[in-house]
Amino acid sequence: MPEIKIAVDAVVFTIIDNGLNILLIERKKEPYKGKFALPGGFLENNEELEEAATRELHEETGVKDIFLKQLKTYGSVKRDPRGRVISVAFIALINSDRELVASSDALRANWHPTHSLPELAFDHEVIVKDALAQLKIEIQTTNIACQILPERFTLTKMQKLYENILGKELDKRNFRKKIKELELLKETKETFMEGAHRPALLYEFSNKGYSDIKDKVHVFLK
Amino acid sequence: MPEIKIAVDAVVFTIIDNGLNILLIERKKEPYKGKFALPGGFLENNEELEEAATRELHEETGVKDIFLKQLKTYGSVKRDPRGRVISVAFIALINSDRELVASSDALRANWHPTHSLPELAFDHEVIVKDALAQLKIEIQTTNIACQILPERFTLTKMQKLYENILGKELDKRNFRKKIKELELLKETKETFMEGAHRPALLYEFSNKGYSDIKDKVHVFLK
DNA sequence: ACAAAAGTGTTGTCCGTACACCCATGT
DNA sequence: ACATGGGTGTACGGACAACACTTTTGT
Repeated sequence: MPEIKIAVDAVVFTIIDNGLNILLIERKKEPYKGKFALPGGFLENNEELEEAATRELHEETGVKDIFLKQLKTYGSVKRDPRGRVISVAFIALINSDRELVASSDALRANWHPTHSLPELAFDHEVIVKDALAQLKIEIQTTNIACQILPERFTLTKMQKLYENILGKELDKRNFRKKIKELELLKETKETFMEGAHRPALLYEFSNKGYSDIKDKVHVFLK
Repeated sequence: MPEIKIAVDAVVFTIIDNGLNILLIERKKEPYKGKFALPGGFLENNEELEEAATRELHEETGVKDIFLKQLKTYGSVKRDPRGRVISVAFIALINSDRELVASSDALRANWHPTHSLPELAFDHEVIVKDALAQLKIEIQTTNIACQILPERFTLTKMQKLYENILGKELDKRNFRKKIKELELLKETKETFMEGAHRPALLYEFSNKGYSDIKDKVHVFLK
């Protein structure tokens, strides 16, 4: 009787040149050898799901110390030609100045803009589609932004992040008003300057841990 | 090397006497023999995740033909004393006039009010807590209500459902205004009367399939 | 005629949105 | 002094929330 195996996959987002990108590996082995895929792999026996995703991500891309949020589990009978594989997918948002390193299972690890992704292995296109939709929700209802922003950052930097993820421009004054109402940030006394113009105040998150703000954002019925 | 197994569990909600209830079984076998637990069991080889949840639910409680929505996957190393078990949890909302039948694995299947649940096996208390939170979101952002309401129903009946799930009273006029704006329902020409008062118009869902209405309900940034 | 639930509109308030100018700096 | 991005306030309109009376029926 064939065994059912558990895998984990990670959809890791970043912003490069004002564009949303996803981390993909090029597969070194069959199936789908030479194709692009999400970093991921099989769960080991004494490993938490999130640990496995963290480990695989590190092994395949060199990326480590990141926050992963469970997205959904994909379990179609035919999704993997090797046999029955159930995959638990995670999403993450990180800054792009980390170094990417390929390893044994992966030929190359690279960022790909979401608007022109190559064809993907397995059912990874479906996973990416779900992840993109979820990211838009996460950015608006949690403090996940603090995973990609540096320790201290300007409000303009933060706004650009939101604009990239949501895929639309936002009004500067309205954005600042709302962000301040959420009370996620605190001002520092430092400023940041780049080029010949007024220096910008730097902000930081008051809580660096992941937290939900759904209660501050109402939905439908009051 | 011990095998990792996949299970599915279902958190099935209903309303009884204006109160939210959950379907629990009493376990017939170890571990947790005699304790209450969510209906569920192991995934078979050529079975979709949702099919497995449907099958287990039917086997253990007699309930069938219901819509299941994936909630989350629980995979702690120590969550099951028998060994490594990863469980994919689903939620459902059904009407309570279905007959409950126990079977081989389950001593009894019964409804339990959410405000006074017994101690549960495994990590099922965590699953139930997550499911309750998710149900409040689902009722406001999808047409899942049509899974529990009969073919035709009165608006008062529907409002009571929302009040029970959200745990608070709603204004009758505002509720009706909003529900009508969502365009999920259509009027029938039939009325329903119970007791000595004005008969109520009956409504039905225009689409009986599960669908999202997140686009009609805005969140945070426009 | 009375009891009991169904059904219906209006108004004030608050929130979301659109919009334009001054500020601080380097060259 | 000028170019560049940083930073701020207000007014309008639409959505939300609060609220009370009339209608239809059975007894």
